[in-house]
Amino acid sequence: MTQANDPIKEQLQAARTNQILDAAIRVFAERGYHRATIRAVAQAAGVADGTIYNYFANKEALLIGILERLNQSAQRRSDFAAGAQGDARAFFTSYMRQRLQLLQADPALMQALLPEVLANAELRAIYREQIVAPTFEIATTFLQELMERGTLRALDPALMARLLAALTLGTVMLHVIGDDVLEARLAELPTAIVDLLWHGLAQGNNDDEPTAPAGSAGPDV
Amino acid sequence: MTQANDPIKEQLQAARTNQILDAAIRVFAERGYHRATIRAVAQAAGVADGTIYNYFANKEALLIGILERLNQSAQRRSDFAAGAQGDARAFFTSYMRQRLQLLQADPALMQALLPEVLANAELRAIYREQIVAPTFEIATTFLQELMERGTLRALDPALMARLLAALTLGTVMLHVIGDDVLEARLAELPTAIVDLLWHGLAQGNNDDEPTAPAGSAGPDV
Amino acid sequence: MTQANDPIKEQLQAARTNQILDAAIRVFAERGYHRATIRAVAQAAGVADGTIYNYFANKEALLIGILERLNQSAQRRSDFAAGAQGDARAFFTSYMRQRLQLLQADPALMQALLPEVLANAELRAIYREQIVAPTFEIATTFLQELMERGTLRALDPALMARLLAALTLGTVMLHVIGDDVLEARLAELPTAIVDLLWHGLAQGNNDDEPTAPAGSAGPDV
Amino acid sequence: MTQANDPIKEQLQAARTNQILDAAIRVFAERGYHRATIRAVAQAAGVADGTIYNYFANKEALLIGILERLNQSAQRRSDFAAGAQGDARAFFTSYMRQRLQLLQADPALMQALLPEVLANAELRAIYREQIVAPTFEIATTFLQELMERGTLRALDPALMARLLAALTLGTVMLHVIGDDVLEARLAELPTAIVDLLWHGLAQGNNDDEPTAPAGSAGPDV
DNA sequence: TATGAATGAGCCTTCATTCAT
DNA sequence: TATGAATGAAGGCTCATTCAT
Repeated sequence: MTQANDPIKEQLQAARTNQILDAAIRVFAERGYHRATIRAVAQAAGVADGTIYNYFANKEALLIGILERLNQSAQRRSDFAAGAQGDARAFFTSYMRQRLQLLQADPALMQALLPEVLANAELRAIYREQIVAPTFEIATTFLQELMERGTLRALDPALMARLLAALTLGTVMLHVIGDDVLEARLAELPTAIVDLLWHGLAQGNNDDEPTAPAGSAGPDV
Repeated sequence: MTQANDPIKEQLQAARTNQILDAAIRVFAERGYHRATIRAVAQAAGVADGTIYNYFANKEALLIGILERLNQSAQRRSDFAAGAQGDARAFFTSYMRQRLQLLQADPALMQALLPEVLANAELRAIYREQIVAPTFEIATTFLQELMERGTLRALDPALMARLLAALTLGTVMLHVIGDDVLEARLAELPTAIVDLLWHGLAQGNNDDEPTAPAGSAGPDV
Repeated sequence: MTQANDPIKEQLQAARTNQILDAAIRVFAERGYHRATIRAVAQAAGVADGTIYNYFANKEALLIGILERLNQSAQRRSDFAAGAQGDARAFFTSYMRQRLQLLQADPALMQALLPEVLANAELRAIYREQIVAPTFEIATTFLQELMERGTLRALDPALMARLLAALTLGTVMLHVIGDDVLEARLAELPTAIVDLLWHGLAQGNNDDEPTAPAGSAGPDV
Repeated sequence: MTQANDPIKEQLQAARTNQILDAAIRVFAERGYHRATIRAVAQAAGVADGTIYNYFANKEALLIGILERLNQSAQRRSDFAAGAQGDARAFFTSYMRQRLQLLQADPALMQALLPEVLANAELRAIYREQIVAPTFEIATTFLQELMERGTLRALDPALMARLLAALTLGTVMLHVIGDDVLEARLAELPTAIVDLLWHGLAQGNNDDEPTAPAGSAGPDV
């Protein structure tokens, strides 16, 4: 269509694309993908209905565009690698924090995306293969290393990667469903989650918690 | 005119209602609520389109009907109370097992329900208030007791209830998204989850797990 | 089907038919023929939906049934003949009174009937041929007689019959549309209409009205 | 975005609106409002089904649109005022002629409108308040003036206004029902009606009609 | 490129009618 | 005869998408 590389044109196009995508996220989050109309997205973006089709093939492409945007955020895979070096627990905490910050940065994004990703087999596959699976692979490797190094207990790393992801996803979901407690303590969540993950619920595991009675024999970790 | 409660008529009606609800679960799970047509549900149920409207006010009422069915399953709240007596860990395991069995008993149910519950503000409110909130209340009390009794570490019970729920919900979600590993190990999940919850990931917490090599080196953090 | 002449059975059937017709009139008048459902008529009649079809072939047959009932009321054609003898003006008044009493006796009947009779070509034809045309024929003859006898001015009797009918129908229509003044003076209407018909609007015609200046010529009939 | 009032766009929209309204009148008159489908109206208008909804909110809005068109025709209220000056009888005649010309100009309009206006409580209220009531008010004042001036007999002006309207409406209705005589003499109607209104039926009232030979001794027929 | 009117396929829902009990 | 659950045709309406301007 257009010249492949007119930098100004490309920038304009990217800006329009984002403008529309932002609007779509807002509207999809508000009303749900199916109840949202292209007209509503266009109005929210301040363009005409038809204009959207100059940037996206169809309504579903908007969803895929949103998914791609999430994907880019998720491209912090390297984080795992980075974390493998230093303090494992600190790394987990910062990882959780980063993940949950998505919720605060763009609370609508997951709200817009999740329901239809769950409902639509095609999107589900994209999400699974482009976001979930790569994350699992890296996380599994990472956990395995930590286990081999003796930092973590020797558990099934692949399964643990799933449970970690489940905890994150589930938290996001509860947030979407709407829970006052969760919303009020969003800031403490990363610490609390990692503390739970690290020491578990059972009495006697913790060695660095104020709740643990002082003077207990030796360090248990 | 006729007696309001003809037992035979009532049974027939209940049977029809369930027949239609089963079909709706199948079809909604397969295609997603919005892409599913009433006609498809009717065909799956083996009735005419119009018959559905003799039992449900409209399409959304089907969804609420499914939600109510889930609600009945969830009425096992008493489980928490029961569990408070015996071995806490065994109780957690059986609780998890029961929850996750929903997935095996009717794998389509959550698939049919979750996306639209997340997308639809009204359903979200119903789900939150009728299923999530009561569960949280009971779970919080239960955890608090265990903490006071010294069985569990003294953490924030309300927050822990959320994290437990997040773990369960997140597992369900990953299952819906579709993960081979998770699916393959569905049977081990309850044990694995409770082990993680109990002892955490960190080395040295576990005192009863064969998977943790005894005498492992030093503290890792 | 059934024996042609079991008098008890026939009476029962007639009673049921009327019971259903009464209900139909009420419901049609309230909601309009098309918005009225067979179910609503059945409930108003205190029978089951299906029962109606034992007495009427279909929904439209209810309307025809109502039309026939009106027709029976209209069978007072003989009235015209009767009136031809005595005081013409008194006869007109009593005729108008009788016609407009339909409105008071069963105010719903015309409301139920008129709209659909106007809308439906088939019913229109029935109404025209079974009610309107015969009335016109008799009325025309009657007027002609009075004109020949010198009681009335020599006008076109066929046209006058139409205008008389128009005045009656139009009054009914205004009543259906709902006019406070008309409703308040329903009782005076026959007299007022006949006075208008007799003497017209113009000053100087009237000889027996208190509003008319005394001293006007002789008696007019 | 665009100027709210682009004159060309407005003209196009008005043209489309009229095009659809014309079609609706035709189809409603032909089949009746309820039996008429949006699809049929669309085809008669030469547009797609959906297009209609770009100009009218729903099917009922078409009816209201037709009502408004009638309303505009009826805005000739000033006629009454104009008539008050000159020859009262000539005015009545021209008023009647104008009213009945609606029937000749767009014979389908009343046919399309009347049945549903009578049947639908909401439309009835609109018709009553926007068309009937204002007409009554003006007509009553007008008649009162003529009575005070001595042109007309001193009757109840409010009631006379109703009877005049009834005569007009009733004539329209008979026309809709279909009467050969009425149709054949549509042209004479205004004169005939006003003659009737002026002089009444009774012998001896008339002083200026060619049908009543002046000075004729006895009865003329 | 942007616009937004036009399109028409598709779906939920209603409801007259049937028929087994 | 009475019942009322089941039927399925039909129609109003929505909305993603197209395309002439």
